[in-house]
Amino acid sequence: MKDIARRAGVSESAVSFALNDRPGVSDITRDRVRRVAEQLGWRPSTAARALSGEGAATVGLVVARPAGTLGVDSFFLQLISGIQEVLAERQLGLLFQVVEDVTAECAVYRRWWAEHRVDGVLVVDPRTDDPRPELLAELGLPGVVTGGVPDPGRPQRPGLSTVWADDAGAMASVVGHLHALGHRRVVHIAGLPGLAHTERRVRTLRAEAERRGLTEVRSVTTDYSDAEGAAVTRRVLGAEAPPTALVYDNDVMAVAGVAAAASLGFAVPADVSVVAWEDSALCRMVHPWLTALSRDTVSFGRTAARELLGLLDDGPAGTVQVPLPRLIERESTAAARTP
Amino acid sequence: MKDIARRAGVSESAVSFALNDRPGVSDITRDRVRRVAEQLGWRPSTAARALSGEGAATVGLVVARPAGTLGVDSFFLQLISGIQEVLAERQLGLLFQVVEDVTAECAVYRRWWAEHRVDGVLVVDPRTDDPRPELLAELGLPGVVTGGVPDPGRPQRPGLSTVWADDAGAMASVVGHLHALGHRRVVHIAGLPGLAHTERRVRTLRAEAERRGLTEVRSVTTDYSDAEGAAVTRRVLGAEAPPTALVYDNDVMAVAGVAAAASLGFAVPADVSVVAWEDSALCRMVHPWLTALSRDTVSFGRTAARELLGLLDDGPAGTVQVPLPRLIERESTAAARTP
DNA sequence: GCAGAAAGCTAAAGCGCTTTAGGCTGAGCC
DNA sequence: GGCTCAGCCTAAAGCGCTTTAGCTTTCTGC
Repeated sequence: MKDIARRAGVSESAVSFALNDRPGVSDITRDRVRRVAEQLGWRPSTAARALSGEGAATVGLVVARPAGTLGVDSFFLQLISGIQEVLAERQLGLLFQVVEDVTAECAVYRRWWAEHRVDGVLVVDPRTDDPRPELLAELGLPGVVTGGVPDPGRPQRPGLSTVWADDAGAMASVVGHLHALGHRRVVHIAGLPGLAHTERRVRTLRAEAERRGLTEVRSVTTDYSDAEGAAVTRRVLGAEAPPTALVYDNDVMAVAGVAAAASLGFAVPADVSVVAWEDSALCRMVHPWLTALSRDTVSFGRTAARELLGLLDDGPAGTVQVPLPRLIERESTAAARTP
Repeated sequence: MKDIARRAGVSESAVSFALNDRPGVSDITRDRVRRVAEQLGWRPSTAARALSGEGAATVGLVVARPAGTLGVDSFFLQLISGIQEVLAERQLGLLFQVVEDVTAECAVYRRWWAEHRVDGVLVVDPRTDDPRPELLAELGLPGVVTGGVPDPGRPQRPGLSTVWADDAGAMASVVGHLHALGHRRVVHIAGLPGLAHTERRVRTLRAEAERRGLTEVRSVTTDYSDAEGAAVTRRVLGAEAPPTALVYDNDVMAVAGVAAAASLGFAVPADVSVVAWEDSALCRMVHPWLTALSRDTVSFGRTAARELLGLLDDGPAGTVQVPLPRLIERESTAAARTP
């Protein structure tokens, strides 16, 4: 900047004003400064900017999942793609970290904030009894919780937005679909038990079942892995009165489940119907093609990022809902076999 | 730091010396300062550190893949997991960005370096005629190219290390396996044409085929997607004298290929053998289980990160090779049907 | 014609840290 | 005793930017 100032024949402050579109310099000077800056290939040093109170121009994302569980579904990379798209518009960086558990995640937030590394964070995989919103509030670190369930009991925290999908509505549509096909015995192979949306799906399933008078409907939680998906499938299909429909909380388990079912002699959908929560290429790679709940994860990421940007601009914290996932009916669901 | 200095009754410089393990303070003072710092929950501001010439304590990773192609395989998240593990030891951050193409990637490197945002970068997906090593050298930005092929013709660039896997050796082992099973007509469904390892696999395949006198062996490039994998599979199996073995450059295409083959009435492995390059849960989710080349991607990431750390410590640039992928023989390869 | 406002600019401080030059003290040596 | 020298410490500059206060010049309105 000193160079620019010298070459343009003005003071450093004038350069700063000119390049940041702040009043205090004439248009002529502004143009001149801009040209010189361009010519010199100048770029502001984020460090210096951050130091003089401008923020770090970076948002953080930390993912807490046990090591093995990460790579299996395409959810995160899709989400990140969406986030990036929005951040790129403002040349904001994304600081990314993978940790083992929520405790470590909290430590990372603390550190990042203390080190002035980020201006805000995106919180994923909200949990029941989640310590993170509390922590962010305490620190004063702006954040967007994505995928959570807004709690009408709790007042909106300032600086903490929520982006959520209506898992309850989606589950209702799945149950509706299966019920209409005549299924009465349904098992829901859910994801990690601590996650808020797992909880919500489980609760909704139970409520919907009761509403319809279905007594043989239940959920089993897993770690989202293909291994557990297959294991649980074998277990429930091996029982006395096996379910006629299975709802899996992700695509990977659904695919593994279909294979497991086949190995026990259960044909899909003739003997058992299968629904995958989360659509992906996988669902069209197996036979039969899987009926799946499809949502636009990339745009989910975009929405979350946009919400965070709003917060960083001192906008109000809010709660935004993304579109209800659509149930794509393919070949893996059919009328229940009449006993 | 000012607070610490005051409370410990020393100057700010003494605090700096004490906390950075630099000589110039007595052990007693050092301890006292440390205790005060701890008590105050002090953390150095990365911005200030960076500004006074210490580097940004951050490394960059940019992935250039067309939007859709990203989420399909688990490669990147695994790689990132490994990278993180090593970076975490030193509390280095990972700045992550997804872009459309290599041109955009280069722009990001330029910007990051100009803005002093990163101390070094990890370059993935090396290409034939790759502009990136040149750019890094020009900028003086330390980097590690992962997955490349070391070019003995070119001298080692200072500040640019290479971590590579022996794709040629792996391809040789695949061809050996198939040849031993009596396969004479093989099609290799490769990945993106511009990538260095694609090129290398294609060339090695041809060389190995020639060496063994196989004339009906060839490669077809794709975009790694399940869709193209299936399409190519249908095309080659529909030809006059269809191949008896297919080698896929990733797991996703292999799985899609098996499904496509089945839909044409080809049984695996009775009519056609299948090998997947890259093992994953997917390969054990389909029937038959896929014979696959397995490598430890997480440790690949670790190695790359470690190499970059070495570079940041002013260590010498080097070329390190990771272990040869192992061929895991499962159910999808068998003796070629004798015509 | 003159007070006062507005515009355009500069000087200087400050962000939180590192680092260099230098000051003071006491020990060791002739 | 006076010398040096090491050890411990401080003062101050500097990293690259923003921002506030203040200064000069020109414009405006009566």
